[in-house]
Amino acid sequence: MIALTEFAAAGYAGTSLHRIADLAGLSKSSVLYHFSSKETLLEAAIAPSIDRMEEILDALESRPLNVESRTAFLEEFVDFILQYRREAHMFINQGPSLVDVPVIDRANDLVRRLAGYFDANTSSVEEKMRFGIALGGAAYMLCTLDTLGFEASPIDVTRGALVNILTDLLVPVETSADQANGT
Amino acid sequence: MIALTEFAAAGYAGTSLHRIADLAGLSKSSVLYHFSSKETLLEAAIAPSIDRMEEILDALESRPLNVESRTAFLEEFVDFILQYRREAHMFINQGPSLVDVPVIDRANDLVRRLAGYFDANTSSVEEKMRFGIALGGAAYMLCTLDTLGFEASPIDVTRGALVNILTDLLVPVETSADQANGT
DNA sequence: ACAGTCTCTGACCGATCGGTCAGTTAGCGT
DNA sequence: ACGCTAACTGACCGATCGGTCAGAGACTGT
Repeated sequence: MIALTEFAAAGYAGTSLHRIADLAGLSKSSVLYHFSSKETLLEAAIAPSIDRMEEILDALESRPLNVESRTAFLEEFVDFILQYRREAHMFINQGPSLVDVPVIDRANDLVRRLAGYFDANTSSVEEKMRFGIALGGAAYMLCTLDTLGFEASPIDVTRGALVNILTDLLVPVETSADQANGT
Repeated sequence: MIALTEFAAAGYAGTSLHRIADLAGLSKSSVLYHFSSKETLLEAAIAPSIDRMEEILDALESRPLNVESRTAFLEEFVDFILQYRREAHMFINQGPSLVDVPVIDRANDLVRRLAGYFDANTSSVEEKMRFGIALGGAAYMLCTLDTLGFEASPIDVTRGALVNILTDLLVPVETSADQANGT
């Protein structure tokens, strides 16, 4: 969807229906014929990604708390961002400002649910922040890959690197610190 | 500045002068008396943070490439985000959409300069992405600390945790992998 | 040939946007 | 008491916003 790219790039408030119509090669009226309002357009654009995110969260919460579960979530999350990078970009940094839009409220609820899960299952402040940095950073990274200079890597290389980094951050593998801890 | 908080929360395009004036307890005309335009207001709000970021980048580029230098940059960066979290939030995820605003162009140049530095001084894709995730994630984390559930930690604890995490991500300490590499 | 439907459009609407301007108020030096 | 200036305001402006509406084409089944 063309509108989605603009919403993610220029912001929902900063994107006019006129501009969306121009980019689509249609008139504004025509856009409003297919989507009864700007809000409906937003909803159609990001609803699938929210559905998918909900699935991932459901799966996460229904799994036991172990390394395999965390790794599985992590890979699902990376694939999610790879597939829905613009949508993720949208409700990560426009979500808080678009309250009262039903579909955005759903997204915000999911973000809070994810944060709550990590809040409940971590003890130290640093551990909580690791989640924030990992998930927020991964999303930021992918959404701005095109904007920044370095890019043009095969998607599987990107995916592999992402999984590696997030695993380092979130999965208690046998790092030297953990080994010292005797974990 | 009151306007800054709104710009960061609701976006530049999504914040009207009327709303800023209301929050400030003034009339819109009065706001435009102090700042000749909305753009001037934005400039006044974020210019100091851009100046500071420029200092940090200058220092980074003038230092040799070693662990001490990288650690120093990292601490400066963390302190920067801690001090200018709303500003950082602004030009991190509104910067690309606000081109042709001079002060934002400066900020975008700095982001590109930072990305270019890491692009030039890293080899693997994963290494580049570590920078993106670390810096973007740290900025995201701090800017949304209030929005998410977990917070209310003393600032020095937050700072310490941030420095730890970014060090893990960016500074080539003696991890098991590096030891295996014989680095 | 006709009616129906789907897609699309320009003209138009009220609301709100950023910004201008004439004028009011309060404080200060003289 | 006076004039000067800084701070502030409401009324107003053109532009643009999201959204409505009557109608124009194109295509279908009959």
